[in-house]
Amino acid sequence: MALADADEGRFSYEGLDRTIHEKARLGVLTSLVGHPKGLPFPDLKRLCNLTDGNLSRHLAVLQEAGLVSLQKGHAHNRPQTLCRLTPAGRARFLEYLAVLERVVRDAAEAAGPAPDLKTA
Amino acid sequence: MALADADEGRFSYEGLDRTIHEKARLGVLTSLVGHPKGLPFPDLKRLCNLTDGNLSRHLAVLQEAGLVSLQKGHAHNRPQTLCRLTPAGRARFLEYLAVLERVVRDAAEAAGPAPDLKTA
DNA sequence: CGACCTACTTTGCGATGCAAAGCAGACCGT
DNA sequence: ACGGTCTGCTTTGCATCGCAAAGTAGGTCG
Repeated sequence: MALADADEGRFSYEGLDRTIHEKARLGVLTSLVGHPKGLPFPDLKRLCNLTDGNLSRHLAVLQEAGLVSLQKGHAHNRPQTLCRLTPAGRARFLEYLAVLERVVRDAAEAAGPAPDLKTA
Repeated sequence: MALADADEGRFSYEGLDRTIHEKARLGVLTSLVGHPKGLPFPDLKRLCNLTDGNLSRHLAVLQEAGLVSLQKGHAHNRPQTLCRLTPAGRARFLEYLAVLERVVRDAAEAAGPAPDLKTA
């Protein structure tokens, strides 16, 4: 079997949006998808183990891409930025996840056919 | 519940090795993990929808990282580079996959508990 | 009222992905 | 036998991007 036409681009994974497909941003989005009410900057920072500068930069990128909304306000006499996933952001993240799931399944099945499924 | 200590770094995903966590390389590795005997350059190129230059560069990176081995020879009077996953490469790819799986599961369960499981 | 703390933003640089151009050998027509 | 074209791969150049270090603003505490 010498590489069928149908296999062209079989593993190109075009759906892996660069904006999302990034260690730090992936963590941020995963954090946010579980918190519909949003998360404050410092919490996000701790959850993702990011430095201030780093998180700031990534949030800016995500905001420009329309994936998250940043609501800058004050709470307890301190500046507080509340980060949430936008509806579009949620949608795009879920699409991305679907692709990621395909990657995992592709790889798992290629690595060892029926690995956890007691092969019998 | 104001962010327990245990949640520190919960979503940092340190295991997402930059060398592997890359659209193109991810495709290459997934292709290779299913072909223990290796794949020739042109096949890989088509499978991953990559340009020559691109694939060349990524393979060089993967080789330097010790994840793949490149066997340059000739077949049918043509140069032919055969690419395979090294044992170490396979191991590291599988580790990476485990983390990726955690990402998917984390996100899926955060996004909507039991999404495809007809919720009851 | 001055030293430190939290909450961010900005700057600078090194690394990297990507595409266009380059190179070498094989095949093909005449 | 030789000019052109094709395949197979490498190199170069640039524009982007992640990351860390430094910077800013305002609040709190001694």
